[in-house]
Amino acid sequence: MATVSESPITSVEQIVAQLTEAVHEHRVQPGTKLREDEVGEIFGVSRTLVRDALRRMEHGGLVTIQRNRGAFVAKPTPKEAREVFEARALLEPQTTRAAAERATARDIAELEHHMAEEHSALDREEAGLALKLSGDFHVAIARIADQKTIEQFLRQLVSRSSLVIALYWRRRNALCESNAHHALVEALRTGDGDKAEDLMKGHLLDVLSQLDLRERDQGPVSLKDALKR
Amino acid sequence: MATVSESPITSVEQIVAQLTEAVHEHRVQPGTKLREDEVGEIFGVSRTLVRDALRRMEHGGLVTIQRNRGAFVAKPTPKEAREVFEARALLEPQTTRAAAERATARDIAELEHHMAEEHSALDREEAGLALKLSGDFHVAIARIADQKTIEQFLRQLVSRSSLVIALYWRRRNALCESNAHHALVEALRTGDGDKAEDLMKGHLLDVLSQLDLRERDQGPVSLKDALKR
DNA sequence: TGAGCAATGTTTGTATACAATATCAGTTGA
DNA sequence: TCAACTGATATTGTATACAAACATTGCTCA
Repeated sequence: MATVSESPITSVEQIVAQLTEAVHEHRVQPGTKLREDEVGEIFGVSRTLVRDALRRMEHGGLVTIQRNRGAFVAKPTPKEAREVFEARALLEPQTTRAAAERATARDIAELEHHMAEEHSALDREEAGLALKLSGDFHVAIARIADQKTIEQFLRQLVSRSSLVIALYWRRRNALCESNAHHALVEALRTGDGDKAEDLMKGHLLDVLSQLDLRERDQGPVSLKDALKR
Repeated sequence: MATVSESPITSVEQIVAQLTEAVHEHRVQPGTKLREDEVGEIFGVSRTLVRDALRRMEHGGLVTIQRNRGAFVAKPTPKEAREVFEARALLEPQTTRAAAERATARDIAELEHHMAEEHSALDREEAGLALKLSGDFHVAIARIADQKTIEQFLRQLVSRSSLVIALYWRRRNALCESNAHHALVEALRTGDGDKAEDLMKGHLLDVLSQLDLRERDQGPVSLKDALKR
């Protein structure tokens, strides 16, 4: 669970986990190049494992790989951003309903612990960490609903949402989120499926409405490239 | 688009595509071991590329990889099978509605061509091919809806559905499917979103009802293993 | 001065080599 | 007879080496 780790045995899973976490917490920005050698050196492994890790992340939509050019942290376009939230709108509300109908006291306690950590991160002004925890919250609901397949999809969507937020978020006050999560936990505690479903639907719309998804030049980083053609 | 190919340059994509196709068409059964060397020899490449391909297929749920034991064509449990169809039930109906609202004459023509191929495959008693085409039909709808993210999820779900059908299908007459697809295309042609959504919902329930998902011993292949513990 | 191009260095693509682990056959001992 | 062990073999895990593609620098020439 720790965010930082000096693991003696670094497996592919760990590389994926740590890179993913770094992206979720906005410690690395969309578009950042991930050179195989460099990453390998950081984790103390050969390029073989790094390649494997990057390929997996590509499949999850977190990384873009261009042949012979390498891997980059993905930069979702506004269209892709909309698609991500459209997919979430299809999956999450009903999953939340199912979770409300299944949640045990233990599940609720875990969600509350989660929220506490989120609050604490916000107090410490670690916005990145708070965002990551907020994402984990959504994944946790799918887990409570006991839907492994949807959970995995949601994991990808939450990942990509994090990129979307890094690129298109309007304000910096993520406070509204915490309240929404609080209300959700209440609905889950009382087993009110209808309410939970509605709250999740609204929550997703809220988040989406905080994005500025107008098409813009998110073009080449350097002026030089821009002038080339 | 061709199903068979003797490609001079075999890339990872092609390995994935051909293996996937073979699974979709039930030419290889769930549980089949996929040795890296063996696959590599078939495609004329080294294990490096094969490993990459198998890892990708694992992520798509088509292959299971056990550390130090290798890759196998996945064998979804009844629970996983249900999850796959539950996820489809969330994604496909609304996506079909969107497709109905966007479909061009060209899109419709393509779907019809698709169905014709499916019929033709059935006439030739190539059930595996027909099944694959049937799956492609569902993916095509997501493409028409212009939802890349959902399309990719659906691709995974259709893949896994193919495994589910290989394991749990009750009868051999896949005829009902064709009719359902025909009705769907009609709804898409007339742009009737409501109807298209309903038809898809019903279609998925139909398919699900044709499965025998009772838990059964799909346990260890050998008696020896069963006795070991 | 600046566009085009050649030479050089860097990075990725793929194959291969070696290490670690699992599988299986044959053997031993109760 | 059968369980447990041991060694041989097969298979996967990881690192490394070399090839191919790309990027960059500095040069030439108009």
